[in-house]
Amino acid sequence: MTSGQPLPHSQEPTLTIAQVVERTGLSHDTLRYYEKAGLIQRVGRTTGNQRRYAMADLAWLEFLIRLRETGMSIADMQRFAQLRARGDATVPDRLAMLREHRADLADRIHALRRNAAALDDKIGHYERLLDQPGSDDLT
Amino acid sequence: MTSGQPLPHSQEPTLTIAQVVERTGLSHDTLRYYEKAGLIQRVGRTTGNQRRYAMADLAWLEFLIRLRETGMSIADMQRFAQLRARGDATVPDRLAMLREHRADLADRIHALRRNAAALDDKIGHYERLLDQPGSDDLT
DNA sequence: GTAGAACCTGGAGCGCGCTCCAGGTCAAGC
DNA sequence: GCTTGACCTGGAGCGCGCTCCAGGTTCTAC
Repeated sequence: MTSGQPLPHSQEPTLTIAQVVERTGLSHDTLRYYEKAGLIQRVGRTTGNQRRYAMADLAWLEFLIRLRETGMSIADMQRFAQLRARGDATVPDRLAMLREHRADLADRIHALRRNAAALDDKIGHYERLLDQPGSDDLT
Repeated sequence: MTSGQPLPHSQEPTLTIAQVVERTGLSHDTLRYYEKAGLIQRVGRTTGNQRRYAMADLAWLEFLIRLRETGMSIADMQRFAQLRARGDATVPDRLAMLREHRADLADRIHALRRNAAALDDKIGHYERLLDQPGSDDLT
């Protein structure tokens, strides 16, 4: 993590699409869709035009998965990926996006916890109904 | 809340669809869709066939909204609504559904919190990049 | 009585995030 | 060399949860 210069044409190991499917849980189609959508920059190819993913591609995919799992839309991921492709100058914008997303996420987690508490109440209500039946509940 | 016998033809106040829209945040179309889908039993009508929602309908809608906000699918809500329509005998089944949903919810909340922590790490990474620039990051 | 807003119905359409398909090319083992 | 499976592309299709539309009826205010 000191130089940061990406090694050009390094002999770093690469992965076939099947291996990336296995490691990420994304499907072949989703991987191709993400590439077509610009979420991931065009991935390296063999002379026969088959994809070979670098470890950096894998790391980026895993980050995308995290964004998706926390509810970021494809459109926003596209925006983030475009910023990233433009290089270091966009770090402040990317940071701002992540902070906003993080704040949204905090809100959603809080809402879920409130709803979870209300569900617990409802469950308690049903449990009481089972203990003392015959009250003909319609709730 | 002692008898539980639903009052037939009571003079309980009712709400127009516009009032329910206002109170629930659901749209006219969503309310009609939920009724058509069987999520809510056919709601009372005026002689002119316009809907009049009872307060119990409102309470049930609010519960449905909670289920939806916690990620329950329409199909599962349909199952729950059908159980409810079959009366007290299905209380154990409804309780089981709610408990399962609650457990799923707990899992999802935990996953979100883990992802939130990872996002915080990423944000910290970007903040450090901004403090000591020039490292040509592509992450 | 009349205007205009609110409401009704069945059914088509939409945005999202994939998923599937057809028809072909490429690569690895025998 | 041949087979077989993995991979390629562009584009159509799908499931979900609504949302919109057309064309008609009802309600409310004046």
